[in-house]
Amino acid sequence: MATIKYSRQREAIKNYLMDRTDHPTADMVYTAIREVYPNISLGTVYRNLTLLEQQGEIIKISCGENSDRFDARTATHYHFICEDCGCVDDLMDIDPKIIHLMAEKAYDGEIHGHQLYFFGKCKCCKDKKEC
Amino acid sequence: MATIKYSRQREAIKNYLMDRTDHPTADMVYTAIREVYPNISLGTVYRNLTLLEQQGEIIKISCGENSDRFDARTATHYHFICEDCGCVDDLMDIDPKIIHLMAEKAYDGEIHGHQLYFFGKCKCCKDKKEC
DNA sequence: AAAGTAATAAGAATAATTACTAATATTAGA
DNA sequence: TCTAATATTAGTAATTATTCTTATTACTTT
Repeated sequence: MATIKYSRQREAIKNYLMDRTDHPTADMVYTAIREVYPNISLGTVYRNLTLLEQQGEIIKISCGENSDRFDARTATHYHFICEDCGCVDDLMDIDPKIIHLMAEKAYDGEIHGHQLYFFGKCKCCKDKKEC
Repeated sequence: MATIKYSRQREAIKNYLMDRTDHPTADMVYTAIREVYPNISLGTVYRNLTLLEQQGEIIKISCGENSDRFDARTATHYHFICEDCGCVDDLMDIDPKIIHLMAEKAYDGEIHGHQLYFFGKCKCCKDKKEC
């Protein structure tokens, strides 16, 4: 019945994500974990990211373009994707309840959740600084 | 300087999308257009979808899961994706300005646009009907 | 009709992700 | 603690969606 067993690789992936705020891709996770477990495989990274997501320990950010990104901040919040440098910032100060309620009012199915991505130019790129 | 020339294939793709409200994938467009132009290639479909998007004639919906979808309704509006049957509905009754303003208030970069996807169970699936 | 340029078909190439399999690690129970 | 059962892993192959390349075809203008 697929009881989940501990694995040091998964633990390392989770810890790595908790230490970061830059929403790494699967490949960035892979590169980082390889410093500790040099022969971890990319498949293992993907499988564990999926597993952690299913357990609600992390969330997946599918911003459309490019690869998925992962985030250990699991409370519903929004993301800003810079069209210039590709960085992904958190937007914690918008209340998800407002948007959820608007959807319930406008749609007659069951709303379980939502994802909202903003696009534009981040502060660094706007000021022509390095990010 | 690549001035855009008319092409019957592109015209057919555009017309097909204008006739539909189900947000077809590139592959669905390909299958449909092949009825009329049996030897259109998938590459042509992708190229023309990209072209039409750049010209603002259609929009691309990258809902994260699965393939991109395309929509000839170009005014900013939101989408609902059914977790059961995978259908994509339009939500026209939420004012995008509200969300744009919330983001401008909460973020110090330049906001150019946003995409918002709702997930859940569509009315048909909720009522256990065929979609 | 010819020249010049854009559009096409067909298939190869790429990038991200998932699936498969034999070997290894973890855990539950004797 | 030892052992058996089973999940996990590394490594590789396969998929999927999409883009790129090249030779050919179609339009447009003269």
